[in-house]
Amino acid sequence: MIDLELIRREPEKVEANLARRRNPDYLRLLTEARAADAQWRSALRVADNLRRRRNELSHRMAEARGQGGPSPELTAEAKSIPDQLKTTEAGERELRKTRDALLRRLPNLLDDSVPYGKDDSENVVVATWGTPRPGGVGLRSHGELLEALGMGEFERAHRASGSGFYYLSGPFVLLDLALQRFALDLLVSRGFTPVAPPYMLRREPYEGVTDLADFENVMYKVEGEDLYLIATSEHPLAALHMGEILDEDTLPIRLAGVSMNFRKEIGGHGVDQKGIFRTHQFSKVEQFVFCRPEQSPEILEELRTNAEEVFRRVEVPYRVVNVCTGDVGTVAAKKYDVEAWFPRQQAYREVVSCSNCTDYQARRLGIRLGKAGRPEKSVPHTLNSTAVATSRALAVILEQYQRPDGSVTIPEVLRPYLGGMAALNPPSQGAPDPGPARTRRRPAPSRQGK
RNA sequence: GCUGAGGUAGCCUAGCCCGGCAAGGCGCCAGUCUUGAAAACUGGUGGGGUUUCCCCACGGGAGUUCGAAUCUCCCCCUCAGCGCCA
Repeated sequence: MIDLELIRREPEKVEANLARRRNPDYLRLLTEARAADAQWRSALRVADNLRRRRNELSHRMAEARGQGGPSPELTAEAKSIPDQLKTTEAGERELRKTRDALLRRLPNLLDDSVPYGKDDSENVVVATWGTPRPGGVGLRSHGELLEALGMGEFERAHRASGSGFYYLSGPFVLLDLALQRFALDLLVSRGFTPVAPPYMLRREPYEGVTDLADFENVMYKVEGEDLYLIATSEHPLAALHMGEILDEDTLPIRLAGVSMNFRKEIGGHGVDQKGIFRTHQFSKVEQFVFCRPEQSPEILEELRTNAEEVFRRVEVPYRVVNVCTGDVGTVAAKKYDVEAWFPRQQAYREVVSCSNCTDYQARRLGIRLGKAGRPEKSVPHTLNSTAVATSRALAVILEQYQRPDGSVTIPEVLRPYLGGMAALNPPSQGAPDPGPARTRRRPAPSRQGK
């Protein structure tokens, strides 16, 4: 949420900033919000005056109590007030709600360094690393490859849970865990505290961290409960300090969230037919930081460096883009995407999103800055960045590291987490097909010591 | 799920039974004093508004009343015990 005081004090500045997002709806929202605010203020004055009169009268009635009781005139006026107040207050409340609803729909103010542009085609490449592997005739998609390896089940998953779900199995599961552990170790070495957050949040904190459209398009709601499955651990990590006053001396707070994430993925490009690039659930190690306002630009670069480091060490070529004004999300003031090179697709595709949300989330969540016993009006900044979303990272690894014989080399840096395993190998061709696992009868375990 | 206890300002607490300006302590800020600090003393320390003043705020909402932290009803959350449970 944008600071209302700033909107009142420097409306032109806010308007100019919102205009950079190239969505006229925002300017209209701003105009409506300002109008609603002005109306609310005048309604508030009327209500305040009525309440003031009510207070005067009831004090006088209290005084008159010991002295023969209040006069009939006094009583009559006092009794006339509640009805007037009721309608006035209802109007005032309505205006305030309208104003606040409008304010909440306004996106964050953009940082000046965000390039001006209409959509993702105008994002600006700010860094590239590695040499993109050339495409080849035999290159297989990561989904096909997984099936051939016998380590991914898509049709069965679709039957059981619907499209957008998958079964992973065998060494690939270990590779997934290895990647998470590798990223986590990297973050811990850089001062992050690992956090395993709740996978469900109530609506109230959720409204603090995301925009309303997400409730429709992204989040799964638990039926009959005020709970939503998290779309990213960013959300519960932000809510961790909801309603608190953060001691400035303890900042920045660096957290490494580890969680499964759940997304409906309605709209957009939908889920892929086969594979794990865009799915309804995926694992992610996330960087999240609470900091003082002046620290956030520097920390954004820090988070970006960490995310790049993951892909460098795994040796996957990538580039970094500074996301342009028309493409930055609602809550971010500035965002970098890391895009990895997918050799079969011959394209860079997003694997990391790294955002500075400035005070937008923190204000909505009621988080303030302060020192012991001295809360301040100022609000901390929050930042978040993927360290590694394993589904996407594994997809790119499969494309990048596949070999003509259908096996996949395991990146050097992950091998220590896999007991030295160097490759994912397809089922050996010479060996006889073991067929479905035989049901073995085991003797019922004897129950001793009972 | 059941039963009980709770939710008051940055924190802790009183007020609730029996309606009449939210009291006190801690912390914090400022001032006096001091070479400096501590202590002591004095004042301040939630949000809003058209700011010498006024309004709001006691988990949220509705109701009763001239007047509600206080009475009534509904809801939310936390804690404890019990139940269920990997």
